[in-house]
Amino acid sequence: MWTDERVELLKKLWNDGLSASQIAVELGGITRNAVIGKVHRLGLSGRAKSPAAAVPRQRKPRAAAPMLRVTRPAMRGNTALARAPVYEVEYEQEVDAVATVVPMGQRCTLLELNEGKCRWPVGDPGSQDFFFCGGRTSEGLPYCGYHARIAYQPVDRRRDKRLVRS
DNA sequence: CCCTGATTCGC
DNA sequence: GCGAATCAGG
Repeated sequence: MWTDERVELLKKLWNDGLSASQIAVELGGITRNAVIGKVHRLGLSGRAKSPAAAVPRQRKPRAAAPMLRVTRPAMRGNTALARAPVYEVEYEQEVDAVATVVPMGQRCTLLELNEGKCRWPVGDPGSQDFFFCGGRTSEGLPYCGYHARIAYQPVDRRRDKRLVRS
């Protein structure tokens, strides 16, 4: 049901340039069709130009994100086999471990989230333990050092899809 | 096939 | 008013 609060959040996220499906996940328990339908009824449609080109893609944060050091055993000869797979497995495991150590004072709810906070979700949506990281980098960017590298990347979108179907 | 927003129309 | 189904497009 569209409470005043949810409508306000919808307006904000839509104006922030999030897609209908992304907004559906943020609001929870709703499909992207519902979001689009509501957007039209509110007369909010037609923002900017073509969604793909007009919305400046999120720059991949790079500055402040140490951690995740991938070490590879020194090898001689042709090392092609030893490269990619090892990297990806270690990467995701490291990320999950790191997600569990968000400081209490940094955590925030969806409604407390704003442009200045890390949006990395922790835990299962709907559960008591679900929250957002809420951190930021030392430069004041809306990512924390832990989640900076992985936010808004493909692995993140797969999580979104799982949420939509459940 | 993945995704996007737009539109229609039964509820 | 709501949103699933469907459409057109990238």
